[in-house]
Amino acid sequence: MDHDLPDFDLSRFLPYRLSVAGDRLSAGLARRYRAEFGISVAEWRVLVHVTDAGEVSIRDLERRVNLEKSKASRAATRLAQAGYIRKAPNPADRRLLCLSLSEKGRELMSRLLPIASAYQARLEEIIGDRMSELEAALEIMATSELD
Amino acid sequence: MDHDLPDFDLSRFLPYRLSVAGDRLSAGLARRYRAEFGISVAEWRVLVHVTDAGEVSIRDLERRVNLEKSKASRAATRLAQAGYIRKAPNPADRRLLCLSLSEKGRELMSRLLPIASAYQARLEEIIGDRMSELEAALEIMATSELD
DNA sequence: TTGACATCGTTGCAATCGCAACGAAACTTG
DNA sequence: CAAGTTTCGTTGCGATTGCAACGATGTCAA
Repeated sequence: MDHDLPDFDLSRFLPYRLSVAGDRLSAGLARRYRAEFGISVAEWRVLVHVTDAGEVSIRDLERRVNLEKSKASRAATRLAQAGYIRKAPNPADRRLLCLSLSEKGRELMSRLLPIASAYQARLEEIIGDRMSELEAALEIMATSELD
Repeated sequence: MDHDLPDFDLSRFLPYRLSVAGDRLSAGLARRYRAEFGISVAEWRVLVHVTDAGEVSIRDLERRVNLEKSKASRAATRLAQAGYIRKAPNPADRRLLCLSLSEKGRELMSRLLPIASAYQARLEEIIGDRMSELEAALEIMATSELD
């Protein structure tokens, strides 16, 4: 061989570590939500945002909960079909959708939210006093210019 | 409505935050690797592990770099087809593959690795002294029992 | 007002995904 | 050694993905 390659440790590479940890954190909850309620991660995000924002468009979902618009659209369609949300045109701007939580959706969320909160609490407990630094780092990574 | 739902802030929910930050961190590098070298994230992981482990099986990839085996298999097939790795049966156990870096692969890595290292350095710079706590938290999340 | 342009949500499509099933090879047990 | 079991990598398949294209609607300037 003509020359050695530089050392590189994948296990310390941040994009990799975040991906592994993120997949792992999502997997537990996702499995449970899927098994018990038939809800995917995308659908969960739609539900959460509709729950606390009230009336929501596809564009809102794209911007606020990081869902690519076709993904948001399909998740919303499934949720509407399952009766968890209502889907109406926004009368003030008929390009926009107006998604809102149905009564059935409210019932669902009253079961989903405590599970998520408990999961979060468990994570915070495990992470302990590193939490504030972790949050700061996540905030930076989610917002800094990277290129 | 018969009762209020508990408050829940998705923007503070760790599985969500990790997913957003992870996607974002991967996206920059992935775009560049794809555009300049035609390499996907899965292929990049295979290359890294083959580069520093030498001879590698699909099972190794699954366990060491978190690639589901069919994904690892297809990534390895593409890399072999492109001439970046060799793919031979392991003579000591013919169920196993023996993947190794080709000369062409070595050349590729001599260009890929510095880019990744620079990216990591940039991230460490941005994150500053929160880095050690971040690493500790990631380690915990990647290994703790969650259920 | 009209025509050019921008925005929004949906959908077609090819690529990718993950899971299960499978054949081949290697162990295990009797 | 034979039969049953486990491990490994591949592949078939239905589901999901992201992107681009599109129709519908809204905005803006001439």
